[in-house]
Amino acid sequence: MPPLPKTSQETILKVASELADAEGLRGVGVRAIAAKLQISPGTLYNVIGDIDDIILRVNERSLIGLRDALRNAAATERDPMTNVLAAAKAYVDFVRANPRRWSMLIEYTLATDKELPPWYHKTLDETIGTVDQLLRPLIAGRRDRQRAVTILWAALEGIASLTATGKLSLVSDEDPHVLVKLLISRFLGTYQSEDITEDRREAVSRPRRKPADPSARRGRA
Amino acid sequence: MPPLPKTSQETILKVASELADAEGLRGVGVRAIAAKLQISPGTLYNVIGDIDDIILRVNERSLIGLRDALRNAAATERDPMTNVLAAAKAYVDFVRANPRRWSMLIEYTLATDKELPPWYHKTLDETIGTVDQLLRPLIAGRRDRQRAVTILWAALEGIASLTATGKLSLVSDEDPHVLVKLLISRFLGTYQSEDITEDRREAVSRPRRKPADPSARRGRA
DNA sequence: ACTTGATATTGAACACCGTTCATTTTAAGA
DNA sequence: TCTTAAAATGAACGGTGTTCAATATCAAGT
Repeated sequence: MPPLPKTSQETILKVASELADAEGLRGVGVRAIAAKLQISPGTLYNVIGDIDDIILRVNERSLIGLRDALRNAAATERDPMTNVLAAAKAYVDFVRANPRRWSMLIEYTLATDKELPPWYHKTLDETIGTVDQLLRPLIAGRRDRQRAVTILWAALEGIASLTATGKLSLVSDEDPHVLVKLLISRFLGTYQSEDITEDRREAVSRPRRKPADPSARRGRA
Repeated sequence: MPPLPKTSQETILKVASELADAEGLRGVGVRAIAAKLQISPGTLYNVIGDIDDIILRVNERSLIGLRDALRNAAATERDPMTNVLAAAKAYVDFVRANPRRWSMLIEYTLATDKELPPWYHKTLDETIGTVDQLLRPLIAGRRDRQRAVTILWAALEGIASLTATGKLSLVSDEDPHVLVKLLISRFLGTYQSEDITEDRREAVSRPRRKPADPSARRGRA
């Protein structure tokens, strides 16, 4: 196949990704992309859209990359905990491999009036859904599991953020792999064991309840 | 006392904070600050410095605010776990009370070539040092505790980030208080119990060691 | 009170940014 | 070759952070 035309979404997003890898969010600008491609700034607006669209699409690709990394890591049918730990390792590896692109995903927030497009939501749900599936054998209760997913997702983002931006060295220079493993083994290790917290008790005492906000589980129907 | 002069670090940072609260990182610009104060943009450069300095100083104040909130929450001498939970609640409350200003702290990263000034490091260390003190009664080993501090700090930042930016609703609409409590009780609840990790074994085998970094325990001496 | 000198403040100017859109170029069909 | 629709352009606009010669302000010395 011939090399992609200079003016295509594919090419533009590729260049934008390279810029993000090299210089972070600050380096991704319409003029920089256009210059690197030797096209006019205006063309970007014909082909994709404004800078928000471009960055969001790059971020979506990062999300897809992470999603696939998580799936691959946990593909084999070992025991649940091993799977989760493998996925966590893959998460850390992925962030390590793409520090600036990942921190762009974390740093970038839309203007207060705009909001994230549906296709971004969809990919985000798929990625988080992967985590949910990993936890399913470990935590049966839907609500409990959703809480665990949220906490782990947030904690991994936090560790990744500190790592990627270099701020972790301010806190400690621990290996992220060690931290994540510690987090998971401690946080997840106590499920299905002795003590039951208030929240869990609540979940157990009410076996059936109506589903929560239906819009919140798009990916699974 | 007379109202602060229009041109003083205090006034400028106050206005910058207001802008941050109202419009987030995007709203904090030299021209916006100067206009609101009815002074010239150039004056900001005489009084404080460039926009990086201004934002970093606002962020430092956010850090100080959090530090004090944590200290106040854990001031009384209850049992360690209660203290930690109280501090965690204070953390969530603080972020809830200043969502945009806190997300500015998370979102803002310096250009790749620049790095954070010493005075910022100092305040950050003090704030994280507060967490370290809270964990001291629970985790004796210096290294184990440092890891726990890092993990909790990162996890709280992650949860706060999701909450403040509104991205949490994409994951789940749980109350951050519940999530944080769950995280802490699970992660911290298993210390000084049955299983001892490799790292902990290492710490136990060396019963006496010299006191940690003295600069880290300023508040309590 | 007047002058002097230092200090504080200004705002025009510069280089850059994202964005628009009338104009030009390109390419395909008849 | 002529026509026409689509694609690409780049000058122009309003915005940004930043600089710096010019100006204004003010305190001290005489």
